[in-house]
Amino acid sequence: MAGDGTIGKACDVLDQVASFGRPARFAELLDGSDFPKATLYRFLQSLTNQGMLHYDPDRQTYSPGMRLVRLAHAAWTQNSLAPIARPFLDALSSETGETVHLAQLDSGQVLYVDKRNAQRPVEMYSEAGKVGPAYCTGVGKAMMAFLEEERLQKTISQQSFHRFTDKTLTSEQALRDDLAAIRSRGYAVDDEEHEPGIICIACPILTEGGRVLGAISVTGSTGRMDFNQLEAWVPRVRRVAEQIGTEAQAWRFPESQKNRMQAT
Amino acid sequence: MAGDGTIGKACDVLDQVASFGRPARFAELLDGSDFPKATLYRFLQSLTNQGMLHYDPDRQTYSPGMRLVRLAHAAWTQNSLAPIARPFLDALSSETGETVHLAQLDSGQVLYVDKRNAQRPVEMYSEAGKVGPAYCTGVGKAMMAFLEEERLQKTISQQSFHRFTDKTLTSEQALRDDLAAIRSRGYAVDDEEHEPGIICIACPILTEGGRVLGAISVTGSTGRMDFNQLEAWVPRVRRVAEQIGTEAQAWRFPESQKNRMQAT
DNA sequence: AACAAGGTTCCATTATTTGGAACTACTAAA
DNA sequence: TTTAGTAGTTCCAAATAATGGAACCTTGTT
Repeated sequence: MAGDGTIGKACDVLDQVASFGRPARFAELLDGSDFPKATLYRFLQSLTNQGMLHYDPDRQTYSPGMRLVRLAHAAWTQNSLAPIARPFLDALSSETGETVHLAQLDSGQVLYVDKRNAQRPVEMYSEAGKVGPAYCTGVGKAMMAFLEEERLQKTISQQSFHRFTDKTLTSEQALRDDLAAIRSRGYAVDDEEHEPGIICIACPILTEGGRVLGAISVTGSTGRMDFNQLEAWVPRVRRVAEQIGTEAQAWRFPESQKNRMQAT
Repeated sequence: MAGDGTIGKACDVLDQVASFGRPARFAELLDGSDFPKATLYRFLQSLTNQGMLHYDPDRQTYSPGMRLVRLAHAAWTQNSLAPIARPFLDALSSETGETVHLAQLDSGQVLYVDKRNAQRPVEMYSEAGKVGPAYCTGVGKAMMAFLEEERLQKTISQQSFHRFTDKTLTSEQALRDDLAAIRSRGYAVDDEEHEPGIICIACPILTEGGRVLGAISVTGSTGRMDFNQLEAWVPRVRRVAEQIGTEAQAWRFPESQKNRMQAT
């Protein structure tokens, strides 16, 4: 897919292993890969050596390695909006009583970095890191609407436009029209475009300069509420998005607190 | 450090950026790196292109990228013991009322993959992914004690033997003696070796074949309890460790549930 | 305007990756 | 026990990508 020399290829292999959804054998990876046998083999070796992959000698399978978890922890704390947004999400969740999502854009997809589930206690890791489509989710469209044209172009080209429901927008034009509406309105709606019965409103999180950092959404179900009820939350959500954006901006160089570890 | 060609070097760069603890500028990374300017520059470019790093154009800083979070999610669900261990940790936590850790070994360090904090509600992502020393923690020693000699050798060579407290084991010999005791006893203890006032007991999680998968620990503080009280939990912890090991073994090839995403 | 520091690009040299093919290890059938 | 087949691993000359010194921008400072 991408072509950053060896690094790009290695990342492709990582993705392939990860997307398998379960530990995969060499042969399984081989067909599904464009690389020749020996090449793929050496990549798997190197990545395993590095801990980016894990090799189970009993079952002879490869799976994503724990080094990724360690690195992701750093990404999470340093780079995502999650640490900043956490208190805001807590507040928004308890005020609305609805499900709240915090997402960022990653390779044209929506990456959920945090979530508050109205019903159950927080179940973080199982949600953080999950991905979803951008063209048919509130958060996805909210972010796309405020991308500069070049990045938007690229992002749109990465959409599958798969029809999840009969309300899903399935053409670039339909999407672009909606994005224009979102821009003027300041928030996005998902009207059962991804899942029947699920509606949501979402606001982008922007820097002062207008760069897209992420988005937050409040989700409801058509069974319990209609759009009017949900849209009543828009001003609140927008304000929270702005606050998060401002704080993210301000949070320039916090104390260099190198990885301490208290636990035993 | 390691030398798997380009991949190894790229991973080193990733680690370097991650260990910075905050978004880092090019120059900062440059001195702290063995790579020449142009080389480091190209690595950062490629990794950024791939989403393994994130470049903030406003501040001109690099930080770990969100692609890592996505990959880590796969690692977490497919490879770690956490999904299997979750219910057991819940049970152990509520029974003991103490802090419970689940850890795995990663590059000679203890990687905490899950945690139950007695006091507060679960706060997952902020704990998962953190690392700690192996030679002076219960979980670390429990795992090391059951490694085969070759891996143990390598792991020991990766220990810093920094003296955290006056009870810290600071020599290979002292550690090896303790590991022998752990092997015969079946569980490890941390007697304020990492932090004053913090004690813990830990059991390894092994496959039937005796391969080390991870470890679990129950932690207490000298203020509230002594070792006798803590060691009363050993049989329970050991049984849980065995159960997790057995389930992990059995969990060969679960339904290939490719990344679905329900959320909106 | 001159300078400095941080960042980026160039390109001939050097070192690494590449991948077809040969080889080994295991498993199933004859 | 032999044979055939499949999965995994190693080899090495050719092809390709990484390297890094030096020149070159760009931005902010005296």
